[in-house]
Amino acid sequence: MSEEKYLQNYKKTLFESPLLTVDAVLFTYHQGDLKVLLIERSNHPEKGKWALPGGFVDEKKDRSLEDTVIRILKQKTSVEPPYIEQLYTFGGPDRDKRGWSVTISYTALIAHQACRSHIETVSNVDWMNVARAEKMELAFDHQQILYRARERLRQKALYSIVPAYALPETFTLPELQRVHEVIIGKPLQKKSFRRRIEQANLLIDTGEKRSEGGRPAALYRMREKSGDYTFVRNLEQ
Amino acid sequence: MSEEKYLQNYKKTLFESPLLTVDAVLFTYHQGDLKVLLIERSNHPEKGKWALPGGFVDEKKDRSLEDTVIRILKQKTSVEPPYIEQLYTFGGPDRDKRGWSVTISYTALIAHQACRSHIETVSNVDWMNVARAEKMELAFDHQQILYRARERLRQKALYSIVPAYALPETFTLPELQRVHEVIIGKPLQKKSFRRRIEQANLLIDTGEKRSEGGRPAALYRMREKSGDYTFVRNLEQ
DNA sequence: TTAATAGTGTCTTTTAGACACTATGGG
DNA sequence: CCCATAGTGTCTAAAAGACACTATTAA
Repeated sequence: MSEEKYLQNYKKTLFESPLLTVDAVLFTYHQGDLKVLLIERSNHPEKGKWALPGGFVDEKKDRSLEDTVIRILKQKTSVEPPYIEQLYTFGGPDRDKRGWSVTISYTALIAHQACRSHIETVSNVDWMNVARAEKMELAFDHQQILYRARERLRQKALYSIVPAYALPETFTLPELQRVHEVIIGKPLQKKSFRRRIEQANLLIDTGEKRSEGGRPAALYRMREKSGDYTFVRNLEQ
Repeated sequence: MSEEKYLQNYKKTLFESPLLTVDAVLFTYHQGDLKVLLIERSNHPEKGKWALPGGFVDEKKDRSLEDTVIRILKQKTSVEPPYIEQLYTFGGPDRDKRGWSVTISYTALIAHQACRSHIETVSNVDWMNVARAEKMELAFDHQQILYRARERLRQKALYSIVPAYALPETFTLPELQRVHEVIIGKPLQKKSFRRRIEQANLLIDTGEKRSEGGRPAALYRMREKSGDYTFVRNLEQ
């Protein structure tokens, strides 16, 4: 049989296949806390429980899995987050009551203000303190997904400046350090933190300053691709 | 409607869903080269091309995606590799001619001798030099998957001793260093390499020695969980 | 001037790089 | 004894930790 003939006769639906979803762990930083976006489920299964934003691949619209997660997050927040990274794919017979299922999970970061107004208008979507969310009973295995995203973000905070994507486009170094400290869970040496960022030339000084009751701090913006940079040495663990 | 009623009425096959597969990039080290396990496809689609070992989730047998990849690799090699790690999930409308598809890919490592005899008996399964495989036209997007696995392994070689799983259970430090050098693609400082492994106490001295034309080298085995250990500082990049 | 926060100088510590040295076995 | 390979000593270099110091603003 030729390949053409094979493909003509091939019917995907003939084979039983796990249920496939895409979920996102969207973090932000606001008022000293790391927060995660949760949705209160209005449909079965797991109706009424809080869950990570997620959904199905739309074979018509989506050209990639990243398209899917971006589409889902835009639905919930009205904006596209500046940082998205695939986290892990979870699969098993029991994680969803509908049967053997697989979810491709993503970690994303966004500035709180970028989607605040939109989220405030919707009742079943909300930012929740990560510490609190981790203790809650979330839908499906979303607690496990959140935990893994949290751990990965903690690692990234030790060897990259990816956490900067949880801040607005311009930010000060003390602000960025605070985000890292919240994620890592312990204070960092100011000098070490600043030295490595300066040496790697990851930020652009906007020339502006912002005052918070003391000496005004310089406002920076990320240089292109700075999220990809990894320091060769971790901060103290 | 109650959740029970919802679940009774739910039919997975009613919704179009991407084709789901699991693929493995199984590396080994043999005679100075990094090798990857490839299969010559005997069925459509992509019949006749070389591909990574892969297959479908078996909803009856598999309790997790890792079960799936282990089952697939056991079919091809007769043994279960000592190191398996999820790599990345690829998805899109064009990567498989049968339609929108998703593959969850894994990286695995095994000693060459552990499955040599079995592989030699099968005609369409073979170890191939990674450098050569990367230049070949593989089935589906397997070239891209291989490339990504190769990159991840290179990174791991800089901050872990994961490459040790490509060697037999006992090995010498010069052997391990050679594996790292092949993966990284450049020579390493003997002293630096040994010092960090000793300091982190990752290996157990078996007391045995092995001679290769000069002073005999001590034989080590990995300590439990040594594959999870990450050095805080990378080797030179 | 003081309080508060931003930012720097500089010494110490840690860990990798470089490379020469010693050690151990086989012919 | 010589060759080959294994393994060590030790100085240098790079980058983080510690912490005190200076700088800049508002009240």
